Amino acid sequence: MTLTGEFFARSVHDVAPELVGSTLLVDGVGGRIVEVEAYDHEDPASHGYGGLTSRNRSMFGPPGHAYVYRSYGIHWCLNLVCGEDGVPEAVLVRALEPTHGLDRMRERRGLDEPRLLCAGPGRLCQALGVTGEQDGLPLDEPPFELYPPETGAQIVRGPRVGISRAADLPWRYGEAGSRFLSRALRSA
DNA sequence: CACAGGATATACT
DNA sequence: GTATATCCTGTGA
Repeated sequence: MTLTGEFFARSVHDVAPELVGSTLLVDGVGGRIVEVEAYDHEDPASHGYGGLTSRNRSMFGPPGHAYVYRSYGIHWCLNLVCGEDGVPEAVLVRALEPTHGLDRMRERRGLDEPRLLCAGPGRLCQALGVTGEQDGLPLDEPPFELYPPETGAQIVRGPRVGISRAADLPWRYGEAGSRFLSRALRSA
């Protein structure tokens, strides 16, 4: 049983906290999502805020699809599109607890330390092999697999990372006490 | 801790 | 057309 379009066809603020603890695999490689951030259509920090462009096109598409963008000219970042078709809302996946395909992650990342394999949006994409090729693909079909949490995760929320606009909004969600977060997160 | 690296969008001239 | 800011990470001080 995988999460489908129905799950994502709701407000990003409802979907984001529910994704923490779910399992994301790309071509069989991945793990438990331990950290996400929400971006909605009224959010000045969101790529979709300024309207449709060739880069953010997927964000305006139907929910339940991937939006992959290049950050700082170097890294890829993976977002899961939410809300209704045509309204740019997405969850940025920031960190995973690696559970599947550790060897392939180590190969791609050139690192052994599990804690650093997927702690951060760019690292996570490198470890899972996510690039612009996956931009716009549906999340309920290969290479993606997405499973709901087996046990309820304890969620903490706090301010988002690496932005200057709307930096005070507590739209970052993480699993309490996880050592796989990109940065420590205390409840706010 | 500072900073390079360099795609993309936006705000200027 | 040119400048500046950005949803980041690795490296070297």
